[in-house]
Amino acid sequence: MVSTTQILKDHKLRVTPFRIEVLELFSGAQHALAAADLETLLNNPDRITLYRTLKSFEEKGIIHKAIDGTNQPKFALCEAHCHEHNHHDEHVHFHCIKCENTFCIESVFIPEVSLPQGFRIKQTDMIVSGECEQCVMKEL
Amino acid sequence: MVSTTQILKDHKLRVTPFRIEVLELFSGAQHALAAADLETLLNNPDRITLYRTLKSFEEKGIIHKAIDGTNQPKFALCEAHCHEHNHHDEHVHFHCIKCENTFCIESVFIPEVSLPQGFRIKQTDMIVSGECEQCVMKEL
DNA sequence: AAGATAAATGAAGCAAAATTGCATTTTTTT
DNA sequence: AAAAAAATGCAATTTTGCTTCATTTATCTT
Repeated sequence: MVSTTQILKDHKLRVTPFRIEVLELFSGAQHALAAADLETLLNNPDRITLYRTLKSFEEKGIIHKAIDGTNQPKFALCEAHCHEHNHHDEHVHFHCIKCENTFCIESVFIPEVSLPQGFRIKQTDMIVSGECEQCVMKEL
Repeated sequence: MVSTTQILKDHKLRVTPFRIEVLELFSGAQHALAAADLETLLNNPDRITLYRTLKSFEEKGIIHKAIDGTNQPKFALCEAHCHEHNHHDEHVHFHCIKCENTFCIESVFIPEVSLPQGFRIKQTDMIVSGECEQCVMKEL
């Protein structure tokens, strides 16, 4: 298992206590985290530092943004083979309308689509929303 | 051609000058509009009224939200057969990273995906991003 | 192991975006 | 034309995010 410290070094980021803390939260999370979630979990850290941390993690390929239709962008750990400015997170994201959580479905790839001529495609995102397993269970 | 007034009536909304104005902007738009776009186009209307108008239009099935990865949700006219709480906008949205505009690609349907067991799927969104035709042209 | 340097942090202040409650105005219905 | 219901506009507040700058910290070099 790769240590948090090693992950930071591998992505050419300085190892600071704050970054370690943030990264460990991501490692332990079962779902994608919004900036607001992290603020709570970290007990009201300096918000600007948090934003900057998220930004550099994203740029270096440690986390990726999971769009989910809410106005709050969520973040989750990248898969192993992401690098600086070269993400490979071509999986579907699931957004639960009950618990509001967003999950990476790494086993399901986003299908290709062909658009009318003229468009230059760079990236495709897919968000499936509905109810997650836990929430469906609770209803029964 | 259906008049703006008629569209409002059909969706059980009272006909007010403000709503007519907003709806006509949507009819004339070539791409999805963010709340901020509308504020400009309407020359700084009361922002709250605008938000409420968008909300009721969406609820009644006149417009739909086009997620595009920016934090600003965009809105566009629904296709003809949308009704209250019963949208049918299963098309792909395209977000141009140059001009920042978001387009409904009504000719391209979102492919179905199957998720691991346990999820209850309600809706699927697909956002393709890259450069739109106009922006690609400009570069040549 | 200590100092140099480059990067990260935290504080203060600001700007924009969104929400709430309430009083007023307008639309629709009778 | 009046009554009822809905929509609007204002004020105040909250949340979110950005910029600048001084200080602190991690890393690299010797």
